[in-house]
Amino acid sequence: MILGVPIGEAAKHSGVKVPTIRYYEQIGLLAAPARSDGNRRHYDASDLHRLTFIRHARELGFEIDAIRTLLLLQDDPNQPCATADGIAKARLADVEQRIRSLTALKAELQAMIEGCSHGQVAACRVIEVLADHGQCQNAGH
Amino acid sequence: MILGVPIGEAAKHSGVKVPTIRYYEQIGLLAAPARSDGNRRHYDASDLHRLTFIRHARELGFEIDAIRTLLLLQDDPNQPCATADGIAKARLADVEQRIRSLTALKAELQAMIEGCSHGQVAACRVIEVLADHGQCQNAGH
DNA sequence: GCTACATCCTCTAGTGACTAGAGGAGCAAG
DNA sequence: CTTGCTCCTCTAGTCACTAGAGGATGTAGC
Repeated sequence: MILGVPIGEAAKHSGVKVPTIRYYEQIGLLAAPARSDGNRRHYDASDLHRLTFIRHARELGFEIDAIRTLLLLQDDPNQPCATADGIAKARLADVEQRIRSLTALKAELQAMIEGCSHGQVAACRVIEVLADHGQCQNAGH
Repeated sequence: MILGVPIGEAAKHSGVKVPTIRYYEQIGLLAAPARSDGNRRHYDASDLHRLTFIRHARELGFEIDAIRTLLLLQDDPNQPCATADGIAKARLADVEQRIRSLTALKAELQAMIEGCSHGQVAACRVIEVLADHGQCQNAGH
C-alpha cells in the first residue's frame, strides 16, 4: 500500500509548521494520520487539503473553534451554508471594527510623533499624550 | 498620615481592572504601593497617574516592554526623547501594516460572502475559497 | 556493514497579557 | 453582631502556538 508524505513534506506543502501540525492533531483539529512501521506520521491528499484549508482560514484570522465548525460543514456538503456564511460575516464585522480603531490609532500616533520636537523627554509630546488621555484627538479608544 | 485610595478605587479611576493592577505589580511594571494596617494596597496620586499612563499606552497597543521603557523615560525628563519617538514610530509602522493586511482581508471576506448563494455547503463560496488559496483576490496574505 | 546526518518521535515547559477561581481576612453599615 | 462587600494570596487556565530535551528512525555515501 502507498503511504502518504511524512510530516516535513506536509509542512512544506501546506505552509503549516511541523510542530503546529502535531499541535493541531493534539487538540483534535486534525485527525491522527496513518503511521509507518517506524511510528512516523504519513499524510495523504485529503489530510493535506485539510491542512491547507486550516492554514488559509488561520491567515484570514478565523479562530480555531470557528475552523472546527467550518471543517465539520465541509464534511457534510448537504447542509445549508448559513452557518459558514454567519461565521464569515461575524469575521467581517470584526475586521471592519479593527480597521476603524486602528485608523483612529494611526492618527493618534501620527499626531504624537509630529508633535515631538526631538528635544528632551520633559517636553515630549509622545510621553505627554500617553499620560493624559484628554489630549487625544478622538475619544474612540 | 493620609493613605491613598484602595485598589478598587484605583481600578475605577484608571480604567485598569483590579486583578490586572496586581498583575502589573507582580511583573514589576508598577511599584508595590503602600499598605494599610490590614495589609491592603493604597495608591497615591502618582500611582494613579502611572496606571492611567499604562492603560492609555496599552489601549494604543504598546507592549508591556515598550511601556516599561516609556515609564523609565518619564522618570528621567532630561533625557533626549529619541527613544520614545522611536518606540512610537515602530508602533505606527506596525499599525499601518496591520491596516493594510486587514483591508486586504476585508475585501477577501466580502467577496466570499457575496459569492455565497445561501444554498448548500457543497456550493458555498466561503468553504470553497478557504479550501483553495488560488481563488483569493490578492496573494498578499 | 558503518557512519554521518537529517528527520522524526514524545514530553514538558514557556510565551504574552491577562483572567478565573478557591479559600480566607478585613471593614463598614444597620 | 451579622450581612455583605472589598480585599488578600495563590494556583491554574486562556489562546495558539514555540522551544528544547532526549532519544529513535531513515537515508546516502563509503
